[in-house]
Amino acid sequence: MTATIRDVARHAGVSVATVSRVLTGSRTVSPELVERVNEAARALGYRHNAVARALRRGTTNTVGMIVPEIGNPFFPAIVEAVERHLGGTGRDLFLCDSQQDIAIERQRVLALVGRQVDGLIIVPVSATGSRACLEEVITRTPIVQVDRYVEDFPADWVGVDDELGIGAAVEHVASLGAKRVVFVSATLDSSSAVQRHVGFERAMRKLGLPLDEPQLLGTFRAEWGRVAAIKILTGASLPDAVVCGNDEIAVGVLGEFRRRQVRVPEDVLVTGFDDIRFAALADPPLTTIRQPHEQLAAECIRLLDARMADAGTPMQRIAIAPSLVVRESTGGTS
Amino acid sequence: MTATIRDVARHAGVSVATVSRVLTGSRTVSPELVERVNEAARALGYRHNAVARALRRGTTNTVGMIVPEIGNPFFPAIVEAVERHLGGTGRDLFLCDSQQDIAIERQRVLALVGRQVDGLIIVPVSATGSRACLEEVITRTPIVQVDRYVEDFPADWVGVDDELGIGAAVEHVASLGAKRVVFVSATLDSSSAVQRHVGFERAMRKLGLPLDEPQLLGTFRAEWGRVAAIKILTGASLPDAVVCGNDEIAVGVLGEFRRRQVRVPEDVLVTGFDDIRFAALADPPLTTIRQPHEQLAAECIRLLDARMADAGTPMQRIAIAPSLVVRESTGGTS
DNA sequence: TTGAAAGCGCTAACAC
DNA sequence: GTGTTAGCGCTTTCAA
Repeated sequence: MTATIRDVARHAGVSVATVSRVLTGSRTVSPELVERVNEAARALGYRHNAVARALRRGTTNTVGMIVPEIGNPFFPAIVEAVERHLGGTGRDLFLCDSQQDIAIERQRVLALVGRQVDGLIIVPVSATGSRACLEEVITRTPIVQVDRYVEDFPADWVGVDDELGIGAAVEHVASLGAKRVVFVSATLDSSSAVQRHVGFERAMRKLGLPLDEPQLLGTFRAEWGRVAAIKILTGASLPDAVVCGNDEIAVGVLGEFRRRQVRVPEDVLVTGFDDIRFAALADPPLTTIRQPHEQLAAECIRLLDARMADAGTPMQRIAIAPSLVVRESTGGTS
Repeated sequence: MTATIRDVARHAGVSVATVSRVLTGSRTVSPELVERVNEAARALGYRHNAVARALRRGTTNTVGMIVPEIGNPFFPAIVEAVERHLGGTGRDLFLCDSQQDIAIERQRVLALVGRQVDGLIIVPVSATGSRACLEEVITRTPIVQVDRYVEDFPADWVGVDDELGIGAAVEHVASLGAKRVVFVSATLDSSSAVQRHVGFERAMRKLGLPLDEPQLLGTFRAEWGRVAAIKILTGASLPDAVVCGNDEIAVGVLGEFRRRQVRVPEDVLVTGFDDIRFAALADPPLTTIRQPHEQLAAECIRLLDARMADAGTPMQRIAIAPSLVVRESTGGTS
């Protein structure tokens, strides 16, 4: 069916070794044969079989990446930054969506590692549930965790300091006079959810604010933001501020508030986390915690390359301080 | 290093053939050996090598997908729908971002096909420039084009009727009294850009509206929308409506108009295309043309499966009629 | 039911 | 500089 290296060899009247040498750019072939081989390859429409090559070489010049939810714009932004930082090296990036499901995550991890990717970049779905499948493969493949991490798991990580970030949001609304602050976020499955939750409670305590509002922990999606907003509106009175675990949730909250004629920021302040592109374009523009994509991606690739070069390199955990971006959802520039 | 099938065979005291049979679930092995083999595999932490398997079988139970820009939320939405429709079958989906660059697209196509994906779903970057690399591989791998297509290229396609969609947008603003309508879209590289452009001009002619406004063709990104909005504002007077080639552009236009105190829809009407999730949450909510993700994904998988089952099946081009969604950017429910 | 053995397409020793 | 050949790890005839 498709031409193999043998066909090319036969057609060019040389050995398969010579063809291989020409194709991989080995310098030890006479110009004349290089010409003949290239000619034959072109004539036969030869394309090298990457699977055979991978089996033989044990390496593929490919990086795998797994994100928990491609529909959350934060992840595509990270992916684009990673692509940019991978760009020059000519490596391919194969991306997978684990759909927030550790069973699918496991399947994708095994698929990627089984295909011999040279390295794996992963935003693990769960702080505990993602451990098993990563343990299976970490002896085999360099792994770098981005954004989220698996608890007590010995793999590099780079992300922002979630606790610090949420703390900044809480301090911001408190500085605006908010006393009753509701936290709307995701259930404590992922490290992001855990750290942001911890950060919220610490900051509230530190500021001497009450923690008696109901816990509203669902998913990191706009749909949950809508639901949470409705729950908030059924309470006796509106809180002073709603601090959200990410921008998706905040966008949902904002949408539902608008639908019900609750004014932001006049009636209630709202903050997000991530600074997805639409945060600035929402109605009203969303005050949020900015994650520095480029920096995250740069560190991520640096960690990966370091580990690929030397598997024994000391494990690193890099927490970058995120920054508060003030917009109209908390009253505009402060 | 990592255990192979031979190690398992030795450990279990059977032949590699038996191990292979057990691992692939062949029914012709005695229960006793099945037990021994599974035991050995577990003990050794055996994971099958997907590369070797692929080389031997020539098939991988994996589908490749390439989108031109993962940062445009329309594509993640399609990807999620495709994942859903692939879900039950247990196939893996490897996603790549061609970054609107035909050189990268070519590299990714060859990477995926070289890794023996069983099928390729692609949103081609260019109506003409993407042809070369697809021609190289179409004899080897089933290909389905989604959303965009390569001109005169014999591969299945499913997408919405772009011309019809833009026509609906134009008719809508015209019905609201707009006479001077500006079209802001992307340069005519992709089939989407071409079809939407054609649709715009046809609809304007049909309605007897003037086509003397400047052509504003850039990229399908919000940043271009901002730039185009500025260009529009430097004109002698504001047009009655701005019809955008997609929602990203419209969101950029909306943002820039807001920044410069141009009121939408009072001063000018604005429409988009795609109905990305954020369209409903923009300020003001965006009137747009909805693309039915689920239906597109369902047809896409159907086409792919049909072609994988029979490479000779007649080529199909499926154009789905999109629907107009009226929101406040053109004055709300009409 | 089980095992021996022949490759899948390629690369990299190793010879010449 | 070029060719011969031994595998990479697996599946699948073919025999027994």
